[in-house]
Amino acid sequence: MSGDGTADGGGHGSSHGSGHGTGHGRGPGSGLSRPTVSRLPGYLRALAALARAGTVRVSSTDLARHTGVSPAVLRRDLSSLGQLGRRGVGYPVAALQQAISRALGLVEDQPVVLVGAGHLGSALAGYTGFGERGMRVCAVLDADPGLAGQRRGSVVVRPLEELEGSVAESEARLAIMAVPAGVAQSVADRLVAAGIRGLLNFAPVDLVVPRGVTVRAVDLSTELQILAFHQAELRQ
Amino acid sequence: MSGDGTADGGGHGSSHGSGHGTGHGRGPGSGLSRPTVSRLPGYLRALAALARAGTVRVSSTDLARHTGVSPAVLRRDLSSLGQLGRRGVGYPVAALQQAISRALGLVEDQPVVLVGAGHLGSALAGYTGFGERGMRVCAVLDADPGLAGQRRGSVVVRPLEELEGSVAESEARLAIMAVPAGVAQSVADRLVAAGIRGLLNFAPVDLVVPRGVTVRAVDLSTELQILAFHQAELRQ
DNA sequence: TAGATTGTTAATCGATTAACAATC
DNA sequence: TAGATTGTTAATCGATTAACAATC
Repeated sequence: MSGDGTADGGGHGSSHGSGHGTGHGRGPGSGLSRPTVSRLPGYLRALAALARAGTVRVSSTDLARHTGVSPAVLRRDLSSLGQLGRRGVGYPVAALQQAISRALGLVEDQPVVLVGAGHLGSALAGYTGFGERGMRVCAVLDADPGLAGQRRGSVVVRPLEELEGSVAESEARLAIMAVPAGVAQSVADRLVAAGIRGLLNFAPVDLVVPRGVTVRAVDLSTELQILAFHQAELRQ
Repeated sequence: MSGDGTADGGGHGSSHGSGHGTGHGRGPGSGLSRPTVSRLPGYLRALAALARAGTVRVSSTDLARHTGVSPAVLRRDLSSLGQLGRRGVGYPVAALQQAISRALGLVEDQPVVLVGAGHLGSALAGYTGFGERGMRVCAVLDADPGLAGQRRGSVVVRPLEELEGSVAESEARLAIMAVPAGVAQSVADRLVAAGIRGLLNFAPVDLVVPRGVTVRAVDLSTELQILAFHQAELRQ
């Protein structure tokens, strides 16, 4: 699920969402609207599949089909990144991948700290999709001392006390929280104090963070409830 | 992440999103807008916390603070469910919980089929949040015969061949997919053919489903990429 | 009564859509 | 040239916001 919620503008303290874009407005720096930003990763995913298949050029109609948006939305999104296509021809796949990656600020080997080594944390630590997109889980922390020393993915679980040290030495700016709801806020506070600027939160809690810190929330129950709504609606 | 994407109206075949609301429009049945539906679960969560704390009445300003939306949005959302508050007084917590649950079509003990018993599937099977919200994982299936018979949460893993039978006997209409990208579409096809009408997809693939079936996508890489964008934007 | 708070209206804002001129 | 496809404009649509009358 995608949530969203940026503790940037208006003044409401906490962040909330499920990957969907709540609210309007543009980020301060770039000229990309929030909906556009939320769609770019999907384009990147479809482009990677095309590149693997050896496709070098793609039209907005084709790419739109692969990403579930309309061709008009796709062209508008891409044109906001610059003049990437050629009329009558289409878009070059490789150049498009590069342009989107640059627009998203994806840098090679971005370190990410993961807090929580339970089932969910373990799943996240072993998720290969991060590596393919330039992200690397550089540390896994857990409050349970019994887990310290165990492997998760390619890293070894460390005790929670080493949170600040892990953030400092890796210079990570992004963190993933797969911890129980009860400790989520305090973990978030520590992460932010240590220098983290983006949080992906799986705990069913609305985190309160200072301005300048972005929270995206993934709440599994919320997702299922929205799904249940659509399903119930169809029954009527 | 909340994704969204309903294969209802417009015509673009696949669904895409991450819990965020892409697109506009209202569901066919109720008079609830998509953004409203996506916010209701958050209200329910905040209300549950208030109820646990013994609060019986809450104002839109207070509840808004707990959910990260503006009071105006909250009042508008709630008024679309009916006249639930009293001017000068506020909203009764218990009645609000009931009204939102009813609006979301939450019924007691809604069965959900889970496909995939890896780390992520195990985390989902053990997630207690579902039970608290009237959902129950009634079956866990996995293609790996070695996992059959093992416990996940309170149910026993069954071989993938029993997918159709599991859906039929449980009469489930919702399913969660925690399977590899390569098999996601074929699993989705089988689930839909068996009668599933709502899919929560964790595989990084845009599923193509018939109209009348809702897909919500949770793509962890997408979430992190959006987070990276916000973080990079702040650096400029 | 006076203060508080909802429900709703009107205004603003932003995103999507459709259409098409520009251009390969 | 003729066909195809982008980039962009104008129109439509829907959501948010602010303000306030109704009402407890």
